[in-house]
Amino acid sequence: MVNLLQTRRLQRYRMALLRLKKMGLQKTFSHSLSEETGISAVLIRKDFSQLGIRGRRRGGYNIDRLLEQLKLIFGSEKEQNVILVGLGNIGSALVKYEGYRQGNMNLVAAFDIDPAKRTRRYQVPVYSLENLRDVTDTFDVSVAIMAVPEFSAQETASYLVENGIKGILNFAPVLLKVPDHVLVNNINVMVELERLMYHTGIKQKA
Amino acid sequence: MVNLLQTRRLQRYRMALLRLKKMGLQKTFSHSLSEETGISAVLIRKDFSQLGIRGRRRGGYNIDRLLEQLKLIFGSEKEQNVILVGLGNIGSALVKYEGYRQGNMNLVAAFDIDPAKRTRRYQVPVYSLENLRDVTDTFDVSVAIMAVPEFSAQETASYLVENGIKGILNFAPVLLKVPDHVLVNNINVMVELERLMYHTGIKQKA
DNA sequence: TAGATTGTTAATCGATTAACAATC
DNA sequence: TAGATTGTTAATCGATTAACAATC
Repeated sequence: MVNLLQTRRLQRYRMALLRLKKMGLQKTFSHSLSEETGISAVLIRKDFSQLGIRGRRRGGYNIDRLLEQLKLIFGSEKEQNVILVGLGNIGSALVKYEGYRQGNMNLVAAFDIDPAKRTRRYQVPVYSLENLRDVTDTFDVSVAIMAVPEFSAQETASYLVENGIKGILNFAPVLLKVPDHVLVNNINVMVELERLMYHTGIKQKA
Repeated sequence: MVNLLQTRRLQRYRMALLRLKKMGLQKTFSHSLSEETGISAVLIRKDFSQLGIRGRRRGGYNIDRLLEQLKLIFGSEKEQNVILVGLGNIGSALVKYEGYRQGNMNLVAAFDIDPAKRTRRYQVPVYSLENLRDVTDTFDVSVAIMAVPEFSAQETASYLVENGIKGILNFAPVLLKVPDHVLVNNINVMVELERLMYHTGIKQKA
């Protein structure tokens, strides 16, 4: 019912709504949200309509109601557990990151092949990958953040999938091969920078 | 001529091609690349055709030639300079990151408002934001990585734009308001995780 | 030659927008 | 009431795919 493009938009709406709420507003209009998000007002109304969120013909949309509906859709009543694999530069930063709770998520464990990493004190326990199944079973984990080096990315991903992981947030600069039922979201700083450079360059020429 | 969707695909092709090359291959076929990238073979042929990259009717595409063409398109003959703003968890990880050179980029400086950060030794010089203009002028920087806290993100972004930045890779969980000529790419771990959870959940139900 | 593969044109599909009716 | 705004249906637009011709 809600596809990938739409999901992204809904997340954008929510960000904007949270901001408006923080500013003390209680209601908003499709054109205001359009201003905030860069998404057209018609599309916003259509999205809301399709999700069964109704506004008032003259009075716009109630921000709290919108946020509640979005919360329902993203189903975050129950805290979701996540694991992190790989404690290099990025992995370490992500362990220290404090925002999981706020997103109703919980980073329950980290994994690294280097035993030295496992003796150091982090915010969460650090295990060997041998213990993966225990952790995923105990905490009902289906999503993993993967911040391992390029050369071991595919192998690690396959191992994660074998052990029940269905979603991977992949920081390694590798196109992972995974079965159809597994979803991979790639985060690649170089690729993002390159695209920024390309498109800002285009505009200079135009 | 090359839009945002297509740019992403081209970057994907390149990743796949680099991998095939590393495996010792010299040529490839649209259906092989399709397998690697998840993009349909027809679309791959159409993309290549549109970019003026020709294959051989029977013999497929030459990997090196493809990579050269892609290199031309992304215009990385000349090293591109980048700056980083904000040396928190993520910022510090990005300073330590070693991949810029490989992508023909150069991280020339970092910025932080905290003077303590500026005395510590990093891989690049760390300045106060007051020195931004000097740096962007000296190194001809038009793209910045922004890893500052949420509360100062908009202010920082505006300041960057005032000082000539045209592309921002934004790690703060904020929808930035920037002029039309500026491009923002957002990286938000929470949002990515949430989407993974949503879509993997969908599939469980289906 | 037959078969495999590219490259292109037409068809389809899906997403977005335009137009406008409903109504507060 | 008039005006603003939502919500929906039809139109448009763009991206992807299907079909097939070209050719190695």
